[in-house]
Amino acid sequence: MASAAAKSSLKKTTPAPPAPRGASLNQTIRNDIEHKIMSGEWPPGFRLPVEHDLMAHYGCSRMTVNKALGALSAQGLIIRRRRAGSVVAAPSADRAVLQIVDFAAEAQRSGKLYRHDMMERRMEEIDAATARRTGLKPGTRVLYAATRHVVDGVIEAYEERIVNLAAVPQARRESFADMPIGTWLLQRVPWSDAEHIIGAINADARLARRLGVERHAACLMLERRTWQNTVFLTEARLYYPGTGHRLVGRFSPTGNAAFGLAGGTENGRS
Amino acid sequence: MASAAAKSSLKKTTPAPPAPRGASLNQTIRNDIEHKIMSGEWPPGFRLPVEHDLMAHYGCSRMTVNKALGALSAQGLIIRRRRAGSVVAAPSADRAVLQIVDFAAEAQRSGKLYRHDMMERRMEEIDAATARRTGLKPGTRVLYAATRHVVDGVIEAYEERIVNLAAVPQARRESFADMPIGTWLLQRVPWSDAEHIIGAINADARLARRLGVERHAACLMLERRTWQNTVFLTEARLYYPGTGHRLVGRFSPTGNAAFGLAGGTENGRS
DNA sequence: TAGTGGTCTAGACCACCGC
DNA sequence: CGGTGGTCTAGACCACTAG
Repeated sequence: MASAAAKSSLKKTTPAPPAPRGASLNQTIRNDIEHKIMSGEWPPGFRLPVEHDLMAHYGCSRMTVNKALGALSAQGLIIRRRRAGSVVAAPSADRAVLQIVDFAAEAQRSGKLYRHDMMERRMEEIDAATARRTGLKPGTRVLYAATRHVVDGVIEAYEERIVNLAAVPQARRESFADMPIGTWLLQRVPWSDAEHIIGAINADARLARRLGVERHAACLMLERRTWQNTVFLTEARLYYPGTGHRLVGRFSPTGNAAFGLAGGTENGRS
Repeated sequence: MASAAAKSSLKKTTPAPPAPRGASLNQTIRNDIEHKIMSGEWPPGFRLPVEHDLMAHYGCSRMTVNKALGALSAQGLIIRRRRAGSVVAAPSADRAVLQIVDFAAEAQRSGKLYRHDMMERRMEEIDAATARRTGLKPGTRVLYAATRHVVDGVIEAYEERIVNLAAVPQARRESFADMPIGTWLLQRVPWSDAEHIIGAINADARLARRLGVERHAACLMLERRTWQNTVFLTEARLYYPGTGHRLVGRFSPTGNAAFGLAGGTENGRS
């Protein structure tokens, strides 16, 4: 009998997840199941008890069970299909989730001193290569800015950015003395699509000078383009010294993540 | 009157989001609100109509509205608080989401030929530096493997990996001839925590030889450590040629993401 | 203190699809 | 066919907190 098998799988064969403590019932159900999956007790492909059995086990209504399973499904931890039931999903292909550091906010949080140097700022017409990357017509007028992000006297990154003035006309009048362009844009302009490219390049003479590294030193490059539907908004190219400072992300398969900026030359686990 | 103001904000002042077509009611509500937020019509800080008004507007029960708003809240698009109501969230700090490419799967999908060369494979005891990174005791026995990922004859990445044999004893008997270690582990071992570090380094002689690049060429380095609760499982260091191939991610603020591996030397938007 | 979201109930009808 | 999830209802009580 299916329900007997399902119920038996609900018995606590593992030490028992720590008491939920004030959590709602649907959260408790979620945690229980999450624990069973992450511990390997319910491996990928394992068929979960049906909603009716979970109702009986937790003594609640179907909506409550449904909410818990729906959340797990949204997380990608389980896959639900009519008639086929709910099964534990195969581990997703790994993703690296990386915080793009807002230097100003990060510095403020850790009590450090942030400043940004705007090294160039001008209106210009884009060239063919930029037009290809952004989808704009060659010759479109954009704001070009080159900025250096400095925290406690250390150059953390060098940024080159273009902003589509047709989409963000108010950028023309801004001096960006108080706030880096990225922060300013984030606060004002909603976006719907973004594209990231991460690469490594050897610093040429100009980049080496502006980033304060030796020529040919390996630098991390993060390129981000942002659109509002089909309208191109902005492109940022961030260059980081390859050594000493790195992008870091900590996370779990459930989607929870914590971030930080690795400083120094060691990669200690905090 | 609050409800009048709320209702007026529900009037379609923008072209109207395309007909949902077959979507459930709570999905329709979600889409409508998502559209209003992403278009900028409801800017960050904007207070949404209360659930009761949305009920009236859509002619449905409160649970239906609640489900839609709950999902938006889970996405991080809105913030809900008792008494204070629901407000549009401030744009999150930018995150780069990057697919860690499973070369075998990627190659198969695009009809290319994948192979991996295991260049080294041995049991060894970890040194002090590795012990620090992983949290293992110095001298712990691990599996060490160096692998090259080759797609259509092109070296895509070079991988150095250690696997904690105490946590994954069956790795000792595996030859990994059929399947790269990473894929093998992903299919067998559940994990609860991971840490990523991305950096750039100049290739030393050995890396240059194995990755098929010139000495001092800038290489992208992706380091991933994985734990099952507090038990260290594995560390992988992936090295990519800095030029020609880059990690790419496309995504939207709602969390939807699409990924690919950028090939060639151009960064065209597909 | 009253408005708001958080959660839950005990049903219901339906669409899907494996058997 | 019948088991399963998908969705929805019309209520209810409670917890929190802004005014």
